[in-house]
Amino acid sequence: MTVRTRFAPSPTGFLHIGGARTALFSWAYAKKHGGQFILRIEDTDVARSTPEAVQAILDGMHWLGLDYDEGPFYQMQRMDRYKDVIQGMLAAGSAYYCYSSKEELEALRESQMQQGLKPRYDGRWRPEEGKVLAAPSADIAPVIRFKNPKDGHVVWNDLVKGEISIANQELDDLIIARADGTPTYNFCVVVDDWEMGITQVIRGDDHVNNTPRQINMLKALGATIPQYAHLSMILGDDGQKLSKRHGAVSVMQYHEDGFLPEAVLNYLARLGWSHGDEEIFSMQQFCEWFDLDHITPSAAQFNTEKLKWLNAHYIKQADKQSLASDISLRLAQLGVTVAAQPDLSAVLDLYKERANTLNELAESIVYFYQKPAMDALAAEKHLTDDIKPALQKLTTILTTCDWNAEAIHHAINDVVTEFQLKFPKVAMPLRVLICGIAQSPSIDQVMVLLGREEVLARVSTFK
RNA sequence: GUCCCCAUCGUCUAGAGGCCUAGGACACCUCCCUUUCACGGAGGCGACCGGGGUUCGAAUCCCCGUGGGGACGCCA
Repeated sequence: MTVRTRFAPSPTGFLHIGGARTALFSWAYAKKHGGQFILRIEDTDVARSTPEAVQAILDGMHWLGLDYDEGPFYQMQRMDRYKDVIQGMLAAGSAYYCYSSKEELEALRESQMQQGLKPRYDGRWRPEEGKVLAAPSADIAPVIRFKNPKDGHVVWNDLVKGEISIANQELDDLIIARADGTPTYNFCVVVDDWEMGITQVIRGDDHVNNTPRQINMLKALGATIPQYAHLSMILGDDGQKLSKRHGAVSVMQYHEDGFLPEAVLNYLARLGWSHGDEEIFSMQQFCEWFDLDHITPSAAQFNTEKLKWLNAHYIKQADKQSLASDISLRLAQLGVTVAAQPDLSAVLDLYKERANTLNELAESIVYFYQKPAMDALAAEKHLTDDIKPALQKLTTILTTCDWNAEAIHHAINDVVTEFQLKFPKVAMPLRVLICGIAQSPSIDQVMVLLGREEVLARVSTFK
């Protein structure tokens, strides 16, 4: 049987880091087994679903390169099918109308909680042999409930967590269609997973409790039951749960913050999954290695520092052309126009080993395209009067010497020797005058790229 | 409250009874490289939640406890 997995987000917000990992694992599992990966948008909550959120999810998937073989399918477009299935269940007696009002249910829940019980529907409208149901009140539009088995256990072998067993006694008759007739999540999932031929449901840990109900419905429908793999949640950097209010950022935020999709993907792959000691690997490699056996059942804390480390790695490996075009965009956002000289690619060659993010990289090379602001501390430390004669002499040599790293290095060396100084004594003031700060790559290389004219202009500001 | 799940360095993890004196990675510290800062290289610090079993032997299996998390919607 071909493997078919799906990612089924609800479009009520952007694609966040947890969703991205779920998508990645489902995607990789399908790839590994030569199967299909399906994208399904679960938009049955009309009140909260938005087209913007749909787009945000699509954008996030696209940025990460998580392509799907089928879809996106929209559940709202499958309403007729769901309603057909519900009619069939009503006819077969595995579903029934319930005329309890919301208020009535709310009161029930509260009294159960007070008694220390698990709040659940008491089955007052559930048809039973020999049971006489009350007359439905005309002013209440009924919901439809699934008639869950009362006895026995639902047991499945979770591909991540192992065997999980839940007593049917713990389960109540869940609503599968609202009063307005629209089907609810747990029901649509069942129909879709069934009809789309999903073989492995890989999803968040928060769905564990839905699984036995879904299995019961699948059984009632005579459907094949897929395998389930429940992924534990991802905690924020501070160990707290990710939520809309707290740290649950969009994957696109990582794009804006200067992370490469390769880094985010690689990081996510290692969050909860491992392949021995492997830390850095391509998605192609990941798809070959990926398996459900090596997923940790416990929650994982997100660690931005490690993501940065991976990002730095992928920046070093980045394709020259695409790195240059990305960085020039980011420079533009900083209000910096990239001139033809110094050549951006050459500048990046000098700098790409030094940055953790693309934003850092862009910021660090601004001084090649506009005069830097002078760091006061660096200036105070290095731009001392006693160094002026040496710099004066250096300026003279630089005006006429060859313009390459070697020649410039010699020029500095000559001055160092002549004035009986240490190399940094000359290089540091030079660096501060040219870069505005006391840190830069090899100063002679920086000077080569910046050009003689601009170097002399900047050095001459110190007299 | 009830049900379900989880538990190895600060963090991500390796570990399927002897290979564990518990390995790797990020972070941190030291040193080397050096023209500053990075990069890179070499070291270092640092963990099996507690208690009982089972076994010749347990990080690994079982039970209890503790701690954490999830679910309990006419949300998904």
